[in-house]
Amino acid sequence: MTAQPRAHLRADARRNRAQIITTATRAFVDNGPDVPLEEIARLAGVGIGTLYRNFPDREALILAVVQTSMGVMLTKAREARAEHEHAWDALARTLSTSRELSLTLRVQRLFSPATVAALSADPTIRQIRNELIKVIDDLVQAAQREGSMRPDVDTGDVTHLFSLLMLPSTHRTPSEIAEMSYDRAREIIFDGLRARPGTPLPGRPLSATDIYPD
Amino acid sequence: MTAQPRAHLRADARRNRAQIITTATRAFVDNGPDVPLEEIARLAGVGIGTLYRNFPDREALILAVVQTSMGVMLTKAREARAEHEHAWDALARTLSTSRELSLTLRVQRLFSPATVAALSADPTIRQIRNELIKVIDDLVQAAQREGSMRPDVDTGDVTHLFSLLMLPSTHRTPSEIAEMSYDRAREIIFDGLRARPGTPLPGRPLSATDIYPD
Amino acid sequence: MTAQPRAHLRADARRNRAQIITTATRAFVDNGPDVPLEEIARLAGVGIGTLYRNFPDREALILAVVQTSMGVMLTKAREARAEHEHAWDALARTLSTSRELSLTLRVQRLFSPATVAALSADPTIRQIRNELIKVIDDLVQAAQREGSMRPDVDTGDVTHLFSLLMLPSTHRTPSEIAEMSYDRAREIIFDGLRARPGTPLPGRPLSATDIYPD
Amino acid sequence: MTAQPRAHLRADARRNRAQIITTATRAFVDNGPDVPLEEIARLAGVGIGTLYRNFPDREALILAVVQTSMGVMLTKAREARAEHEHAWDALARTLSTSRELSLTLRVQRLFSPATVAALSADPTIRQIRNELIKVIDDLVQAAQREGSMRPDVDTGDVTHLFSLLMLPSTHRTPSEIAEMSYDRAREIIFDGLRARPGTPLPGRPLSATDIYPD
DNA sequence: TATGAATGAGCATTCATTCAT
DNA sequence: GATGAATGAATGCTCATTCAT
Repeated sequence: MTAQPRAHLRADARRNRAQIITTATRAFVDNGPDVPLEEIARLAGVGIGTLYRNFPDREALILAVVQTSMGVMLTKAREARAEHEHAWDALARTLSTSRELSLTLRVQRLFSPATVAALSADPTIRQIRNELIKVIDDLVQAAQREGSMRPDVDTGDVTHLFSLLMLPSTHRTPSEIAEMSYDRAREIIFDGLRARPGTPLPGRPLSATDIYPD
Repeated sequence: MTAQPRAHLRADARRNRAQIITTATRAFVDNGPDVPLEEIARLAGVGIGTLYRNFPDREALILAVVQTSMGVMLTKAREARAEHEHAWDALARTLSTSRELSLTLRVQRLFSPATVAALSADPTIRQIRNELIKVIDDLVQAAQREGSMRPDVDTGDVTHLFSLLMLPSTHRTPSEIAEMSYDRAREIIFDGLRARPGTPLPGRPLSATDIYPD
Repeated sequence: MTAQPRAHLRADARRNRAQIITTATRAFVDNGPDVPLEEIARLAGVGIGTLYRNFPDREALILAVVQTSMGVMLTKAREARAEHEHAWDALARTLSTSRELSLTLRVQRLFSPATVAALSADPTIRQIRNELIKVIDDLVQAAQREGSMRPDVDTGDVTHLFSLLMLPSTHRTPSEIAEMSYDRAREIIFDGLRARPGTPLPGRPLSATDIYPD
Repeated sequence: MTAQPRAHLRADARRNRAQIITTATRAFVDNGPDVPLEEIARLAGVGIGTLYRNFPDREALILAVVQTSMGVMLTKAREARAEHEHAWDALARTLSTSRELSLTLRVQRLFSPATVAALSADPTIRQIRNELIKVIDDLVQAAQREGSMRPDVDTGDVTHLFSLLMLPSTHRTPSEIAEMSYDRAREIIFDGLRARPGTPLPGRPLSATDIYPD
């Protein structure tokens, strides 16, 4: 589910490409969206020219990173749906992510509105996003039919909450604490989504189209 | 509660200073953390020289912006505590913020890890943060005594969730929707924090010191 | 007739601007169209930032250089027309140029087709060029009425020949020789333009519009 | 008359080499002296590595292009001398060139002073140039003996004028017009060189050695 | 004190050249 | 020999910061 690696690439070149994406993902999360590309190249162990041969400019690299990251998320969601009998469990599983994976997911919160707008125009991104929304939409509806999710929310509410969870943790807390606080926040939020007598929510259920009007 | 405005400043100079901070706050939120200082100066209607006279470098300006923003938050929390009989309501009120205010709060999520680390070293920031934590700590304990908040969380869990809510909304959704999704997410999260039979949380209650080990 | 120096500029800034244009002109002629802008800045005795403050990119600098150069040429042609009774003499005088001036004129032959196309879109350039063509057109017609210029040519032929003369001399000949060969070539070409029994020319007289179809 | 094609080269390799030179000539004329070598390789249908195997660096390629171009010119001049009874006609014929040929000739006007200086140091270039000068020198002297060329010019004047004619046409005029203006300019210049009462020229006749002092 | 011009360090990007396949 | 991937030096350009007016 990676970003369209041009089909016939020499083996070493393909390795380089993957290596650059991995390194860039970590670098963006660690140092913010403005890491010098030269630093990414250096961390990836390639020359700056190699980075540019694979990604003609900074935006192309960001695009590949985000495509990969969203692809991973989509895969994760589909696996979760396939492996769990109850939709509720599948949703929870989609976000119960390893540290490794969370790195990939958090990348999506890093970029400026302008960059995000540019990314949203990319056909691959749009397609992955739409498929992801479809999966989550399925799960949300199923969970509500199962009676496990409160009926006064819709997919837009759920994706919004999911996207909040993907926040990079700002404070340099030790990683054990960071992971624990992520896990606990996720469970608290899921408790908030659970079907049971609760506060009526303001406004109206937000659909996926409310949040991503395209 | 602004950032240490040097005591005796000519009225117009003080106005300049405040104007720059306000403009910078909006510029950071709108255009990301890398807005050129010259653009901020231009938007504030002053020369770049004037900006630099007030804030010796970029970090100083960011510092002032964040100090102001956190100061507003602290004031808000104290007001909420003073005006509400029940701690639970005070907590909810602290986050039920006007659009205007949310601008101020979201600024805190904008900067790179390195910048945030630098900010965390500033004594004024630390003091405001500690006082804010103290207020929230009070409210959390009171709410738990009142029986409205689940007993298996601690202040660190709560501040973490609060900080998630301060996310700038990434998707260029119409502001009415953005506001609604913020309000709904906040309520869902509060429902998750409510005291009632729910899922046991993983790990252990996180205290403020777990999250901000200082 | 320089390139629109923004009206109110501090005296030193205006000096800088002029100095950069002069230096750039010489640098383009001496080192070709790709001189590093940093070298121009260095030769002009300013920082690279100053150059960029005055000319936002390389194209803007080239534009100013060419505008200035064409403005000088236009001024020269008008002076020649005003000071000479016979149109023929005015035409000759327009091209009998000091070394200093020839530097300015030769700049026009330096740039790539793409750059020239971009320059041709500039309103100031177009206006200067049109006025220059008008002056030469006047002189050509007057010279033909006077009987000094052969009747089977038109303004386009003349401007084409003029533009040939503006060629930078390729071979590093001593400047005395270079100047002499320029003067002699000019006179030979003018002899070819003189009205007297000569070879019939192929094709048809070329008007200014043939050469600059806009 | 190509540039020293190493004697024993496999047929396909020789074809490659010729193909690259042809392509490079057109690319230089069309896109200016800075066309990336990779683009030339692409246009020639070979890999960049093959280009480099044939021409160890950019200068070597330019050298080969110019050698070829000057060789063509020399051949042309010799043919003209052989085929015309009158020297005057031979000179005229040397420059009455097909569009195809003019491409080859114009290449000589493209490169920066520094590059030209480097080219001038190449023994093959020098030899071709000297032979070319010798042919033109012969023709000029013969034409003057024949009484068709004015006696107050020398070979240096003539080569200078010839070199002016080799200008790439800057303005994107339709090729029919460009060709016509070239032909007409050539005839006007030849009229200026014709022996008949005319203006006395400034300075003194310029010999080939004046212009190419070597 | 306010202004905005000057400076130059830093990063993005391109492309000549080398070298593994 | 041919190919095209990798390298890194060179250059364009931006912007934080300083300083003359």
